[in-house]
Amino acid sequence: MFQTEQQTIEARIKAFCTANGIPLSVLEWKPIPFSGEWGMSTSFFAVAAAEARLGKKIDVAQRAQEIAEQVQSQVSGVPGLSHAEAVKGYLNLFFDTQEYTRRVVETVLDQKDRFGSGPATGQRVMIEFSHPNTHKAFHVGHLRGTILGDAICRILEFAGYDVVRANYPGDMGLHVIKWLWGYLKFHNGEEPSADITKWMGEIYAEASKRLEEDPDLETEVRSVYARWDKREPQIVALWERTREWSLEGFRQMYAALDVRFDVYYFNSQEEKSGKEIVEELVRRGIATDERSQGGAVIVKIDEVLGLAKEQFHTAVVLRSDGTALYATEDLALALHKFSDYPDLAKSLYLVDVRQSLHFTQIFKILEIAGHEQARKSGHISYELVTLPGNVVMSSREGTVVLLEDLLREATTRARAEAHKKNPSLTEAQLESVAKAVGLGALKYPMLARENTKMVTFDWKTALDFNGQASPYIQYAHVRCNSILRKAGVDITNLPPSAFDHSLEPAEVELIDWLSRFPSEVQRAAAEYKPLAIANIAYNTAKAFAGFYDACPVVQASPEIRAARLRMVAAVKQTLANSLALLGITAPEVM
RNA sequence: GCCCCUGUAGCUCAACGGACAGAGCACCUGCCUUCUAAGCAGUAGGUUGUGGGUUCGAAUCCCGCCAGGGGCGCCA
Repeated sequence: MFQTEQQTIEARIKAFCTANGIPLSVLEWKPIPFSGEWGMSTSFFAVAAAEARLGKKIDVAQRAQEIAEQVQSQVSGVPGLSHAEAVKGYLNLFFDTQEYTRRVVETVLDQKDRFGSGPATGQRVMIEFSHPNTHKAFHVGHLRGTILGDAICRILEFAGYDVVRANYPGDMGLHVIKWLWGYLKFHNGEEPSADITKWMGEIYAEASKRLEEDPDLETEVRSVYARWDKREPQIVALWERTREWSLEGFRQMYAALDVRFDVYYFNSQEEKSGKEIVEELVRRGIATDERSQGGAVIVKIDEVLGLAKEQFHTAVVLRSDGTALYATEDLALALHKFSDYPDLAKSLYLVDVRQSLHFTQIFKILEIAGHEQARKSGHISYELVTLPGNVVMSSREGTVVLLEDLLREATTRARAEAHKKNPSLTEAQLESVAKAVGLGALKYPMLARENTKMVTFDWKTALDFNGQASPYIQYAHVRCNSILRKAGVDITNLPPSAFDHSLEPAEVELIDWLSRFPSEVQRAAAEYKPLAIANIAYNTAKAFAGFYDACPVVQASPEIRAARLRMVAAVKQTLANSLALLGITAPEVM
């Protein structure tokens, strides 16, 4: 926001250093740690260290301070800056408070829901995420990938990318065969209940349990697989019908979560071309067909690459009985995506960390085979959601917290809380607040965490609406709205404010967080890291809470009131924008 | 045996190689005739697992070690 001033200053500093033989290379600017007012700062440690390396006998810290002091005199009188100071080797340039505040607030109010967005990059990126398995339950473990993927898409779009949201349900595999067997044997003819996914999941869990109790039943399951492999019409029809049940359940779930997809791929549809790729790999000597010796079709990647140390290990790309497995289908899908979208700059897969090796193998095999698309493909991994005691959620073992249950619990809880806190809410308002707050409370903990860190799910934390959580941020947004409503003025009719009252520290800190939002969006996009947004959203809300407490708005004197109203409107907008990037609704009341 | 991730306050987690390592929860003390207390202010809590190295400067980068988790030819 002070690019022009920054350039002026850089030019002056560089000129000074050149004239005085100081070997300055690059200047890096960073925000000054908050100290009641703010600005940007740079340091001279690197220059001083460079001098020391040239043979001068100097104390680096001392010399840095010396340079900072000399440079300080060069930067006075730049419009927009109030003063400069040299301290501990840093040169701190303080912005003219009024001017800076005005620029930040007016920028936000001018750009509205685009504040923080980046210019169009012209690049198209595909993110594949969620990939639920049909015929299975959808539990909290799946929620992280879904929520994370959705947020990453929102962030990338906002940052200027053209995003393709892809889903890849696992609609065929051993789990489906097992389900079909269980259905035919124990539930034949039954129709799904209202909670489709839950009902499907129960049948799957039952089938797993029966198989465990009586392993002899495996032969029956295998025969179902054989019937599928022969495409026996009866089995295919049953599969199609039950698969559709699951997909309908998923559609309902995604609607409830406010997550959407642009394109669906299904592993059942990649089977054929996957097998063709494998055949080609065998023909070209990349894959080894060990089926004649009772083995599978494999790619000894390390050997093919001539690596002495094992790194990529060996990948199985086709079962010994010739049926496809996920690796077979993933080889095909990776290419399929590029034939659908030839201009993809990147094709990313958001899949949990246990699949890391799998994806490095897939991409490496395609690369060996000469498919350049592989270089544009990548895996974004994230850690699992576990239950207390490090218990991994498993549909098979029934150690799951179902999404349906969690959603219901969270909204019920949020509704009760909202009614208690604000009895004046109408039924319709209660309904939407419950949805916004309940859903936000679920999403935020999944996003406010490093992707590589495990999330331990427990009900107490999940339903705790206080502190660093989504409701706190939503509440800040509501309070902004409340002030604007109470003031009874249309903010768009207020002229830009001069902000020439002496700003309170709380106001300065608040403005500071607003100004950082655009760069955090870029960082979050570059690192696929919604955490950056979750953090700044919280920090902005926290700064606002401090402001709310320290700075009256509605009852302030006319000039201050007008200025603060615009500030509050800017905060409200920024909070709404950041929550939107997390896929969380910003309510007007709660 | 090979590879990946994690280790920061009692607990859960933050911290683009920079200034004094910060929040929340829990605990304790205050604050609702004032814009919604889902809030605010304050107290307390640290050898950033450990030993080296690089650097003017390391929680952050490199190497070793310890601890926990995960992945390594026909599950997805």
